Amino acid sequence: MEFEIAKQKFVQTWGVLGTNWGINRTMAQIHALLLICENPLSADDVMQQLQISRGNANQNLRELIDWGLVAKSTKLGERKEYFAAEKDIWKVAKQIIKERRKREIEPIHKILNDLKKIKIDKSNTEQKHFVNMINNIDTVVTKMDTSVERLIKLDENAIVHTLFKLLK
Amino acid sequence: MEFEIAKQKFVQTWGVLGTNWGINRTMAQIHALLLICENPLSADDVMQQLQISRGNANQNLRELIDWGLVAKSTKLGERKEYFAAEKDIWKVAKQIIKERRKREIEPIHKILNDLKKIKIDKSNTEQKHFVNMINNIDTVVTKMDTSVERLIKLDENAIVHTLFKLLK
DNA sequence: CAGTACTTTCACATATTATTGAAAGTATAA
DNA sequence: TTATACTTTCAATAATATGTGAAAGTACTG
Repeated sequence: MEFEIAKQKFVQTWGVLGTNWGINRTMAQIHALLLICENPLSADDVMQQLQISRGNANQNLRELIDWGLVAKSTKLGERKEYFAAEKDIWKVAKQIIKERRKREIEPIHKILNDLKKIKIDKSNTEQKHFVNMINNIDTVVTKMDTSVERLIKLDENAIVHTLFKLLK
Repeated sequence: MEFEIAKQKFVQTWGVLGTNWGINRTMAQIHALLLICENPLSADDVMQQLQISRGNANQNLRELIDWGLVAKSTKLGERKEYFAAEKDIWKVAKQIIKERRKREIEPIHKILNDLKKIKIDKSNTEQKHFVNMINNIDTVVTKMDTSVERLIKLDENAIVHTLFKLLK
């Protein structure tokens, strides 16, 4: 496979992956592009390489910064801003999980807790089942959340981190 | 909070959650509805409760069956089909993870492995970086995947399972 | 076999989300 | 202060995803 084709395929694939997981295709593609570029790119570089408009590039670059996946930089003597992705994939994965947790898991917890407060009629089976279900869901969500938290803290364990570095 | 409102809110919330994670809103809503209904519902019940068309109900119910989250049943003497969701939330979570893994992680692995095969020009920094990146991503994806696999196998560990049951 | 009671399909309609591009905004330099 | 070199915004538009409903399909029943 030729290099340019491989690059294209990677960007494409990352875009589809994003789409499947509720992340805007362009945002995922820009992320992919910045991952495989060693040096920071300007907005124009991104526009040109992905054939997208200035507005689109700008919005999605800022979104990526918001997610903590991309950082701005400047070149001495130039006004233009350059963008580079965090290249440590383990950090990237942790960051994505952290953000999704913040954006989605936490609100779910809040809502489930509100729903738990409903005053039920204990003689009503349907209502008893509902409360039971909400409690079960909350328990499982909490448990999964804890497990994921443990997972993303893994590399803070020095030994595992070292092992992981060796595997790279 | 009144029961019917709580029910509505739960179905709504589940729908939004689904949307955020790339799952069709109606599919998530039907799933929510079936979770909180102790007894199986017919397609007509679902249509009526969620105010959706027959085609939509049918398609999403089948999609849920495909995901292994819902099962068909029949009532003696009736032709109609009834639908019930798996109620053990731990099983539900495992099933969702299993399906997404099958549908998305596995294809990603395959593509990353194809991309690894690219013949690079070792004097080209950009190309070396690309291959490096692909390898890193594959390593992290594999590691996360293994961790998640371990996570969903947790309840197959008798002790943890028992503890979990006690917590319910 | 025809009638009934359903389920499934799919071309088309609608809703949702993403993208564009031109105008407005901002900061530096001369 | 004006020109320049950018970045940001957002209303209009395009693309995509989802939902509808009528017609076709299936399968039981008498």
